[in-house]
Amino acid sequence: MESLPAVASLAALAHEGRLSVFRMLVQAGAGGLAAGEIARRAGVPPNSLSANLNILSRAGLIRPRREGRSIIYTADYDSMRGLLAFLVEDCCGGSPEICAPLATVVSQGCDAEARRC
Amino acid sequence: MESLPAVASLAALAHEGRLSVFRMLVQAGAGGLAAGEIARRAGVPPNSLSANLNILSRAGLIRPRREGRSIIYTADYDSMRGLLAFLVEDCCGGSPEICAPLATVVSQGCDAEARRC
DNA sequence: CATGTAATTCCATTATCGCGGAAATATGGA
DNA sequence: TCCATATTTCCGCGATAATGGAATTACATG
Repeated sequence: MESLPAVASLAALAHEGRLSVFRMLVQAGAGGLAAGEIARRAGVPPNSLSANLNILSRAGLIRPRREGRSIIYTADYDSMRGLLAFLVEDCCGGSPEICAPLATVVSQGCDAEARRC
Repeated sequence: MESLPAVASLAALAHEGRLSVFRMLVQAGAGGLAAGEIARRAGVPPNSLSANLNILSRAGLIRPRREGRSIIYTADYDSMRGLLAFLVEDCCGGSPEICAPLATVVSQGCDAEARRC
């Protein structure tokens, strides 16, 4: 039993293969990627990938949609935001100085890569 | 073997008891908490807690220091920042719109609780 | 040095996870 | 309907994680 949804999300991401799949989908954006394409890029057998996609799905981090005979997976950005919010939720209580750096982390994560947000 | 440090951090946090200990330490700030005090608050036997503190330490999320006969654990904010930065690293590539909400998440995480940062 | 407290390490048991072969389900096209 | 493609489900094996009792190390005090 998983009482905290955050724990399920963290557990889903605490796996090298799943983490790289999730990052792949985050980069892919709203268009998403078909399971087969993910398997090809990741170089893993389709059944193992399927199990891991299922774990990410049940954690709410990604969403499947059928399109023809493919199943397209997309990152669920709301869920990702929720997880990040949960992680920073308590930081200000003990040490307010962490919040400012966290804000810069978010902007640096975008600016440093010369991306437009 | 754990090639990505982020995976070790995520695995360390993907456990209800460890996650609550980490959040406790994040709230506690630079002063930290003694292992015994953590065990008391969490209501877990000291040996189980010790194992979990060790996992969090090896992931770099917390740091121990001896003080008299107690061992005081503190959250490692740099490591936490690193993990969050890693998680948001790719988000702008596929969907730039996620970055703005992330910034608000960080500020909401502070403002909503009427905290001062 | 003896004692009590704080915390860890050792160890065995049980539970869960990760993996991949083989079979099954779903879809689209000839 | 028959076939090929896409993906999932089923199943078993080996590895890893979680747990807590008991013993051990570290420190402070008298």
